[in-house]
Amino acid sequence: MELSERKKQILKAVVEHYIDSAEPVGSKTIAKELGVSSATIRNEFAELCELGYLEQPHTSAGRVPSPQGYRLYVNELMERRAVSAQEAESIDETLRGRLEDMGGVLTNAGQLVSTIVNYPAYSVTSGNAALTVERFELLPVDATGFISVVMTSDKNVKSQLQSTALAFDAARLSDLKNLLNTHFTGKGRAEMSARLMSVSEQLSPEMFLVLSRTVEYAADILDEASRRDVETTGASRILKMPEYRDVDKAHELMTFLVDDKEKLPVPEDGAPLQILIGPENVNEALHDTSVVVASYDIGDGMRGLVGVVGPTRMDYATVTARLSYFAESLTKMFGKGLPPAETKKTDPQKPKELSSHV
Amino acid sequence: MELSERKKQILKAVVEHYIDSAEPVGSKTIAKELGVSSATIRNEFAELCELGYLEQPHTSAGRVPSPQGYRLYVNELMERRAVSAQEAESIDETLRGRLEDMGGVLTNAGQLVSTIVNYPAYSVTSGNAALTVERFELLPVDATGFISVVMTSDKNVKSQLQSTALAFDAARLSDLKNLLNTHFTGKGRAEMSARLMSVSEQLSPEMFLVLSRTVEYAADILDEASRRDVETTGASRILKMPEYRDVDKAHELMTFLVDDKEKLPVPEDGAPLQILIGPENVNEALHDTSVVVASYDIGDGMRGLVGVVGPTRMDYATVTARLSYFAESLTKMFGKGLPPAETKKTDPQKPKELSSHV
DNA sequence: CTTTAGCACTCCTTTTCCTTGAGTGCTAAC
DNA sequence: GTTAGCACTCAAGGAAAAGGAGTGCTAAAG
Repeated sequence: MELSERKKQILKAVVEHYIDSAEPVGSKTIAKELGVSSATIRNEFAELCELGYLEQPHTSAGRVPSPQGYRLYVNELMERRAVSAQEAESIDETLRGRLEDMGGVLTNAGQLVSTIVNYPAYSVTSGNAALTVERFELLPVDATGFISVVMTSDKNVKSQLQSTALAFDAARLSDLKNLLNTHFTGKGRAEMSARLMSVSEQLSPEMFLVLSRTVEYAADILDEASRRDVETTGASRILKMPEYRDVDKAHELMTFLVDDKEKLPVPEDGAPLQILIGPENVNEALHDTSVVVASYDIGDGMRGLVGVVGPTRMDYATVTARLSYFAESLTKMFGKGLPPAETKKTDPQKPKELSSHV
Repeated sequence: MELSERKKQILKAVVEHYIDSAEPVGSKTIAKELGVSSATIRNEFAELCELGYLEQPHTSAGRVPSPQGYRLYVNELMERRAVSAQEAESIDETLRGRLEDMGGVLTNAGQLVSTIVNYPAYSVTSGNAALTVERFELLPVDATGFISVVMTSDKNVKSQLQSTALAFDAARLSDLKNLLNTHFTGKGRAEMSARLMSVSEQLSPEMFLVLSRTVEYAADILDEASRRDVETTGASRILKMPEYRDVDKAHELMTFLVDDKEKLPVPEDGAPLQILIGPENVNEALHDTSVVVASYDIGDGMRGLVGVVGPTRMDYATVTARLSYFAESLTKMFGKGLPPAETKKTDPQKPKELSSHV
């Protein structure tokens, strides 16, 4: 059943008042706003309560939105404002500022978002499980040591110094390199291990040891890259929010954000923005918090995620606007040429368009 | 003036009771412990107050140690117990567990300590400002791209993919490599920049651009390594402590630990363990917290720091014991051979002995 | 001179009770 | 359907009282 236009207006007003006062909203307040009497509003309140959109902390208190109320608000009632010029400027500012400081914005995406929206935030770098080694390279250092360089299929290059018990002349090194490049490129972690077994017979034990060290190193790089990594920041911001004046509640959420961050929602579908309100969160511990999470495009078909965590009484309008803007900015950044003084991404992807909202 | 033996005993008892109850200690409690009457204790209390070792929240409340009281306790009274067998085992456990998971224990030292002592902790990786590039290596990839490999004087190797506007044949690459190795090795960041200017005339602008890219990359690596990096963890633990039941106080300390972590004490002298009690901290914001900080030896003459932050009513005995043990374990680990499957440190230093305490 | 028992006093904490006021639900009139 | 009116509810706040842990001081005992 569709709500009457007036009920919707009332619900919207209640939600918005509650969002910025954190106190139950009375009929008088709304009456003034809609230009009808408080008695009328009370009647409407009663019905909205029955329908499950509002709740009453106790008789003779004002009304508070229920999760269902928030949901309707977010879906239909909320004004989808874009970020204001100043907001955009300040976000761009943050983004630019950090871009120079620290190589990867990615690792700090959560931190940036947290300062932008003033709620705790998290970021997820969705690992690339399909990564393989594209090429091995070995550089002599001294009689027994060499540098192994590993270039992965996403054009990242890592290297380590490796010292061995064997004497390594140029010929041997070149043999080893050929072995590596013929057997261990273009393979996933599991297949590499398998191959390692199968070549073991053709080699002297010493040689095999060296080989396996290098392969293990490469495998570790792939592992590292495929690991989904969740980082949370700004958890302490909740202490300024009335719902967390209670230290125990605050502590509960904070330890969750630190210790169980892997349990934060990571939507699989490609929706650019997702909002989870209170009990909509699968995880019990998040039953009275809301999460807004956006995805952005890193290029190479990979995506990153940034999310915001807060009480159900979250300022959805501001958060969605700013978070969307942030995610779109990131996508654009990765679409065009990225970092100055760095050359990681080779072929700029065509920037995918992110539509603004849910 | 030296305190009488009995006064010391009393002070010790008061400190210890207060540490684990967080409530002012009355004369009766102590009387029972020392086998004298409460009146006697009260007389002693009064004197200890005058001398500045104890304080009274208000008339007719028990006594609480003053910072000066804690200081005496820490210096003379506290039992310097070593960690118990179980404690040692559990610390070793944590250390071993993490060692496999994540390459560097260093970056996680703070986190480990925090779980070990159950207070917020921080770790400082004291940057190596004297680091230089030992060797450059360039590997061809395709017509215009190559991999630049940088080996630093501490035998770490990093590399990146570099694409250029120029066509790079083997000869050119080798020229560039020689240029790099003759002019830019063994130099600090500043000198590298200077050199860059001086060689600019001998080169075509295109070539110079490529060269400078590589040098910049190397310089960034040195910068990164020289940066002092402070990380804090476990801040939320304070929420369980009675002194931080007040959300505002908690918030204040927590934001300090996150935003102003660089202001945490970083003792310069080589003391293996340092304790800073309340106002002994230079920073105002730490005036009613205590900090215990230990240093450990990374090898190559470099040292790392781990610290613990808590209320002045900190369990100094346990914290110092565990922290010392932890730091010594780290030192030992770096002294002997380090990580499995990794070969970063080449020449094992002779392990320096860390004496246990202040 | 030190220790201790005794006692009046202080002041924080807890509890109780009351008041206040915002907000409600219901009814009856418009 | 809307509104004014009214009795009712209930959390929040404050004053007053009770309770109690702990003190300081005095005077007597060791």
